[in-house]
Amino acid sequence: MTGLRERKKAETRAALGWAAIHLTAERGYDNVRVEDIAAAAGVSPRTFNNYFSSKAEAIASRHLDRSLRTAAALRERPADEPLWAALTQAALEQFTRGPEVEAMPSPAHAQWVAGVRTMLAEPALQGERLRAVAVAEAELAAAVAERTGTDLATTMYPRLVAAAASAAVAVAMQHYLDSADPPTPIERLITDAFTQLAAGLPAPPR
Amino acid sequence: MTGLRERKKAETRAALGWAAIHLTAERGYDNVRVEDIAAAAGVSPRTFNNYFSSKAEAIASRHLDRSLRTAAALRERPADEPLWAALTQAALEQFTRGPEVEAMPSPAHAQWVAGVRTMLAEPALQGERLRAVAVAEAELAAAVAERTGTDLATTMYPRLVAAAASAAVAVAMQHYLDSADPPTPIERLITDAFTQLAAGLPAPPR
DNA sequence: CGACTATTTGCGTGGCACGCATATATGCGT
DNA sequence: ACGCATATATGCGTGCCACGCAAATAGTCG
Repeated sequence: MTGLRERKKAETRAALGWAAIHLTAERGYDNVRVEDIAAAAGVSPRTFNNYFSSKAEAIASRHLDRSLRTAAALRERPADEPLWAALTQAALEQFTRGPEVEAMPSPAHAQWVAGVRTMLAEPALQGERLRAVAVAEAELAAAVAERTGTDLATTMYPRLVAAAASAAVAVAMQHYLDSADPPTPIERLITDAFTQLAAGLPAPPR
Repeated sequence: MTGLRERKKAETRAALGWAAIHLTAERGYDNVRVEDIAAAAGVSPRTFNNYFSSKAEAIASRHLDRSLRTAAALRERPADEPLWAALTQAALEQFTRGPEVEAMPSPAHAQWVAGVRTMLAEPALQGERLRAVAVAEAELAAAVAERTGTDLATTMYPRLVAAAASAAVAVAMQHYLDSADPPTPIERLITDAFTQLAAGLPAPPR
């Protein structure tokens, strides 16, 4: 099944995605040309658009992949685990850092974080990132429907759960990025967000 | 306060936004040039980009305005109304149809709905629409923070509520558009979604 | 090995976003 | 009512981007 062709395609896609992100974090969104990304991935400029239909999409691609993995992770959770517990765990699993980042020396890492922050602030990218989340949300909704035995077509329930879960993760990430020192661990924020959601978001004590 | 300048600006912006949506629903996204939109609004092509930084942004502009109105509506609700009731009402208020649509003759209206459906399916627009929702969500979070006396900077609560509310509306709209005949009234779907959210989205009976 | 299909590449085209300089419209103090 | 200061509209030029098409190249399978 996994012939040479398929593997090469996946590799090219990954290389393009990573190059896009890396260069953008380094130089800023509009100091990176499609040409540069293609060159960094060792491929012709024209080929870039065989994989992604825009620069923004390429940059968001890893975000998409990661988000999709949440749905897959939910399907892996034991069937007798309560829904919200399973969702929380599935979400948490996606926040282990990849090897490219893990291998960075410390000063480079600081610059990297700063670059990513700037990148996330770019309006042209936000839309694409949100679109990726939306796509993944659909997958997640399907997984929730399976797990709970509800009907995706006639009931809002699975979509509501998926949307709420995505929202929880998004809010936790935003909170994590905004509140600088000392950062509350992202795991705690996510757990927290899910707990509040499952409790119906009651007004907190004042 | 509301000088001639300000009013003209608002009018031009509205005209451009409406023209963009109208033409796109009619002919499809990439059969509409920026030039056409500008012409329909009686303004030079270059001026278009003084108001919107992309074609997609122009088309999403009304969506943005509407979403922003939800936050404003929440601020108008009586202070002693429970949070979720107030949110539900604020959301419902945004779903009264505008005069341009209301005045349409029936056959035109059917085509209009079809056009809007196609428009919403356009990938290039989805991102921009989602971005608009995100912007409005920030406003909504601020309003929630005010109303509940929670701190936007240190607590996730207001953002969680805002995100969940946006998600509820989005899911309701999607459900409304997907399930064709006979459509459940959107008001009922929205109310329903909010109720489930406020109850903590418990697994439904099977 | 040899035909078959998928993928890559180069080239050309149409369109878009925006910087900059200039013209025009509005606001405001006198 | 007038004219200066400021905001907005417009025209033009530039660089980049997405993509259609056709030729070349590389994997796949009998």
